[in-house]
Amino acid sequence: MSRAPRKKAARKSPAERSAEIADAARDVALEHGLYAVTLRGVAARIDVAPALVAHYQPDMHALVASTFGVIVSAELEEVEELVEPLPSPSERLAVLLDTLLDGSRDDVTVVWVEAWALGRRNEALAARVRDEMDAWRTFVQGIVEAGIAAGEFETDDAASVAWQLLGMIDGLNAHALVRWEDAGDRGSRIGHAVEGMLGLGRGALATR
Amino acid sequence: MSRAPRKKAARKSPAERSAEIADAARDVALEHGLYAVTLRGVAARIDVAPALVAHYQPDMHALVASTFGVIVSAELEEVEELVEPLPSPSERLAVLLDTLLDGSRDDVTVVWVEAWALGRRNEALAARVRDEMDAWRTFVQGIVEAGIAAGEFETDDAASVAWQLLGMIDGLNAHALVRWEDAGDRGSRIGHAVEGMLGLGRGALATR
DNA sequence: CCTACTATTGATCACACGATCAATAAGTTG
DNA sequence: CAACTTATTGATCGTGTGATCAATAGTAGG
Repeated sequence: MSRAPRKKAARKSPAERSAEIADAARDVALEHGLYAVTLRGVAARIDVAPALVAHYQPDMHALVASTFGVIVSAELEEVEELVEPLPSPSERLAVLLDTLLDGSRDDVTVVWVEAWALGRRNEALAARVRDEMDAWRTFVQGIVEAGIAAGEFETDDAASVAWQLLGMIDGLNAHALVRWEDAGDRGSRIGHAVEGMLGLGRGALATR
Repeated sequence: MSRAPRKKAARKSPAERSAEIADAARDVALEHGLYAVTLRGVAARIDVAPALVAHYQPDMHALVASTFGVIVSAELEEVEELVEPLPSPSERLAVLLDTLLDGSRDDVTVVWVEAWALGRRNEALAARVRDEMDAWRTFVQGIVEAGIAAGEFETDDAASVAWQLLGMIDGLNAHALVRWEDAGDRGSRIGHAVEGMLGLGRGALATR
């Protein structure tokens, strides 16, 4: 398949082409995973010679790393905007959990899982993964600390709780990625777990 | 490095050589990850021609899948033997969590994470991953159900709770794999989370 | 001891990867 | 309109992967 006899790509400004390549890399990663972000894969997507991608991105490891960063930081920004307007820390946390566990972000979950694996052979990516994880941790920690200040939550180590929350979320999503069979109920019972972590009463974290 | 001028491998019986190859694949996976389980990688480890490995394992995807299965099922068996003698479900659960989160099994965690990623391109592996996940779920579910029967735990869906527990464990371990910086405290607060899930009082799951 | 069997090997193929470079052609500038 | 700049390309290299196959060399059986 894919009989596409490319003639010659239109000449574009470096800024334009560079952005086009970054976008193509992001799209490829979301559709086929980070492993598909290759010289030839990205080039084929925008119908351009592989050498052109190499011209703008002399180091593929770096492109994979920045593509990961673009996807994951966009997700964080999106979730932040969704959660921040909410009045109480409890509500922010409940919506955060519901959003991240609703199963609508499997493409991003794949990127996370592949980044953990690929990071072992791509140091630039590994560094980026740590940075993005830390950004997420900071965000969640902020919610937890606000909850403590408001007297809603009870814990003595907000950072540790934030890490635990993120670990649980990522683990449940990664699992759901593989056992697609009955992946409907991920997050159904995590509310009780979080209540236990934060000293809340049973059912205190309901949203619906 | 690795100046090893191999002369000729000693002739062995098919059963012996076959087992040797399986062991080599397992060792390679534990030391360098599932991605390193290649024709040449396994062959080099036992100082044999790549073609010999191909002779015994005509399909590399299958070897990767079975290698994953060997590693993970051995881990399950090991944990089962450690936990089963304990008298109460609460203790079994507490020791299970402590054991799986003590940070001494990062090599196996790498295998899990890489299997989730690789499973997208290796259907045999994906099937094996689902099987092993189900075996783990069955095991944990057994502990939970025993706890319910003994009046120690309180939940109406043991299977779902088992999935959640495993998801949390795998997520925390995967995280610790990447942020090796301060990976000491994984599992420090998961006890409270589990207490919340199972309707236990605070501190009911302490071991030490 | 000789023959049949087969474990083992080197050579080789086809493919995909990242990378490099001289040549070309589309713009831009003087 | 000519000269220059540079975006784009095809060709090619080196490496790593799985796979195949005829040739070789141990081993067992008659």
